[in-house]
Amino acid sequence: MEQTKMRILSAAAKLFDIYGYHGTSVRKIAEEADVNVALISYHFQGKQGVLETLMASYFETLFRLVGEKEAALAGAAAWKKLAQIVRLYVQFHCEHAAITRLIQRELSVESMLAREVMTLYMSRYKHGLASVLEYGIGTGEFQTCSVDRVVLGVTSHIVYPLLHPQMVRQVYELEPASEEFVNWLYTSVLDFLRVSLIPDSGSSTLFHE
Amino acid sequence: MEQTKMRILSAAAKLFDIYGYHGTSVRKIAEEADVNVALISYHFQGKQGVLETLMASYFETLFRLVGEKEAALAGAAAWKKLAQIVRLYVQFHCEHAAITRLIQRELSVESMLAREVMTLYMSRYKHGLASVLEYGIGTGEFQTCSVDRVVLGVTSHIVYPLLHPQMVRQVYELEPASEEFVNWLYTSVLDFLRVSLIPDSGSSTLFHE
DNA sequence: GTCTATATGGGGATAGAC
DNA sequence: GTCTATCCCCATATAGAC
Repeated sequence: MEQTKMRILSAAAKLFDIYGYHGTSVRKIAEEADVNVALISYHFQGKQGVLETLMASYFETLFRLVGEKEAALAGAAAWKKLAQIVRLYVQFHCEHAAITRLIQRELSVESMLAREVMTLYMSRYKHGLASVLEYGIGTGEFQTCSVDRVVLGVTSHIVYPLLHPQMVRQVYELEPASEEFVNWLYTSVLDFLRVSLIPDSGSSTLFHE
Repeated sequence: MEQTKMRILSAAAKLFDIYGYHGTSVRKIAEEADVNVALISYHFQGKQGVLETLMASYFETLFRLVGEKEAALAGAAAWKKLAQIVRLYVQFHCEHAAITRLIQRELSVESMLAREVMTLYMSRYKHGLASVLEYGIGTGEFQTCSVDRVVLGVTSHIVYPLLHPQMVRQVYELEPASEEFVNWLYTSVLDFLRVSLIPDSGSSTLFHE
């Protein structure tokens, strides 16, 4: 049943986040999902299939949202486009913080499962931000810079705090899932981009080669 | 023998980095270290003991270095102090990139082993940067800001790229362990700090409340 | 300190009944 | 689609000889 698959995916997402992929057993997933163990293999061809399904649907959803946003923003000024795309990225990461953590963690393991697939996703992931930056550089709205490095900088800003939710609770006195945190993160990243991209908005030579 | 313990620690650091803590078995560690399996339990009371020893010696070394640097810099201007401490942090993280990755990854797992101990280490870790910032704010050299947030920003900048060495190789065309990368990272973080801390060095309101 | 041998448990996956 | 029962492998840890 379709509901069974969803229950398994939700349970797995939760447990993978808390205990890590290798630290979670299929038996625990089945228990959390209140489903028979054998159904995991039946529906997903094993534990790794569950992980891959989670990651795939995460990225497919993000790419769909980015595509829609880009279509809606055709012809807008580069800065406006950038702000909207960044808002989307921040919101998406915060809303799906558990899977973001999972992916970032597994991605940092050199022997990661399904690395080839993941590399493909990551390049499309980066392209979502990079294309707007390139557009702005093309129109002269942004100063010339290393797009790759700016993308890395933005990603660091957004992702790192999500990797350490306890730290966010302590440092910011905010829940990583709260709207205030999303807003703060968004503003903070935009400030970073303004300094990096807009001439005379600051003296920083950050991310310029 | 002391040499045996070192061989085990080196092998474990390497394998934990590549395969993750749960993804590494004591058998593999023993094999990599060219040592009998039973010796791991004998010397470290099990696999977790190896992890804890690695983390403890990582932090103890960092704290010793920070202490020495601070003593050598007593009475210097805040910006100079800050620059030197940041240089130390960047260098240390890059030189011990494998254990940095390991710690950051395990720390992002909510059910982390030995969380209490690690929380203590992290607070001293942050204090190393925070105390210099507070000193500079006290002398008026830096503008008022949320020290915690600046520390988080700096940490994101330094740590995130190290979590994804493949990305660094691709984006920067640099080895994460190379001196060029250390220099670039150092400059980049200092730029970020200048914009955040020095009045009129930029228009950014980054990390101000 | 080091080794061999083994105890004990848990892991993922599947065959086959319903 | 779902469940039971089971297979087989690998994990960590330790007892006891050297």
